[in-house]
Amino acid sequence: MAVSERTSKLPTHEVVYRRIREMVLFGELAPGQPVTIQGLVGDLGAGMTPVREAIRRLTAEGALEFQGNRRVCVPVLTLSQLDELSFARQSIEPRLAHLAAQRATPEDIAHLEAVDEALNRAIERGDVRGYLQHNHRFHEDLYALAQARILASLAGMLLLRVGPSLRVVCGRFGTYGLPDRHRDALDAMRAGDADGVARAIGEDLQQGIDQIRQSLLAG
Amino acid sequence: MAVSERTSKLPTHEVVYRRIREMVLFGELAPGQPVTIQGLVGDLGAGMTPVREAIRRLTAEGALEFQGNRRVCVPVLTLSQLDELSFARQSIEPRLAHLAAQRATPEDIAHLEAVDEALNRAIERGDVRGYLQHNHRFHEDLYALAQARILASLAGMLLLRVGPSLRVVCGRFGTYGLPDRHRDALDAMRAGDADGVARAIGEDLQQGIDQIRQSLLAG
DNA sequence: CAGCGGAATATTTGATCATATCCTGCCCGT
DNA sequence: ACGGGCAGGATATGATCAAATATTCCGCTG
Repeated sequence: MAVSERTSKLPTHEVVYRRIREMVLFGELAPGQPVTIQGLVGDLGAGMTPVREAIRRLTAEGALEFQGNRRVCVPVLTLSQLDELSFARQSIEPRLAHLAAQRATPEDIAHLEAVDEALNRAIERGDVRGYLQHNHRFHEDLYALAQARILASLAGMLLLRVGPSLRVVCGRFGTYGLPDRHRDALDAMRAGDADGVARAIGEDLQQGIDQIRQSLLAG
Repeated sequence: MAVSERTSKLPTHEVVYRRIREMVLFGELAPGQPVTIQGLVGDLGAGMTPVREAIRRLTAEGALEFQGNRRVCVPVLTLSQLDELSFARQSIEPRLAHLAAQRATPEDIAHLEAVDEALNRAIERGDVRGYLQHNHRFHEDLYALAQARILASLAGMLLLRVGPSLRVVCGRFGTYGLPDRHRDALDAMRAGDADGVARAIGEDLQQGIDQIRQSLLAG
């Protein structure tokens, strides 16, 4: 019991890690919010050790941040950090998309289209959480096709760093139209146009970054 | 005692982390070598909890790798992973070098020149460990000047992933002439030529990558 | 007499450890 | 070759210690 779904053989620290990761990614933890070990121990019903390990891992990935005095919180992005993230994502993710496009089978594409479908429905429904989940899923699954574990893990870390801010943006502006470059990417993918896929993904993530930038500037 | 230098206020898990990190970086742990918690507990004289946390952190950074069945080892690079690393480093590090060049003061440059001096002496001495240490130091200190924490942390992770293999290469071929693009970088830096610095660093790390590739191909 | 500053204390949270439990892989007997 | 024990090592817990923050209380000043 506790830690709810103990999905059989997964170790506790892994379960806890994923749980907290989702909390960061989908906005259950807001930027700036302090994260205490004992709080999580209480909320997740796990022991200290697994929680500790999960936090260390997430800290290494940049999803959480050491606040000097051995306290941990969700990082707040500055404009210059956003520039760094923009540069890094533009460097890595289009390449991953390119590789993925070269390897994608029709079934893979169909799967991604299904995810994108669900994403659009979430937007229409005004379901922020669903939007974030499916958007993340889309990129994650796309990059998984590239069979480039190192680059994919880098992309995952970058996603993790934008997550909380994206959530804030959506909370502020709702899920209104991101024109959805995913469609462009999928069309290019079907056409075997890897460069086009890379370009579409680049534009897609640029939109996200720009929205966050707007939000930061508006303060 | 134990954990040797307990540099006063640093928590044990931090000390342990740095220690293991160095072991990975400078070849005390070879690629493929299994890493056991209890082994490290014995070697470093620390408790299990700090060691566990350090390992989780290093695993997240790609310095160590889960071997499925809850065993951990130093990762062995494949050719395709080396390509990923090459791409990622070429994307990130020249940019960091460029930023660093724009911000560097004469004192900063002097410091880097001193490190490069020490590096060259280590090469002449045939001191592999010293070479690796100063080379790492050079890049680390250079990137620190860029004041771009996120990009620098990415670069650090990439460095960690090449570390063990670089060590193997040096062990095999000795410290014979890497023509030292550092000199070029430093000259460009003094001249205020940020693009030149970026180019030199790009060539520098490409040389390292190529050497590892040679080594992998030679088997 | 009211408000303020600061020292001492209380409480909250993090760090570490020793220990108990559980897996995994290996070795042996059949 | 198959299956069951055995040993080594990983995981997880709770207790204990230490540190940092919040709180309280007292004496002082305006």
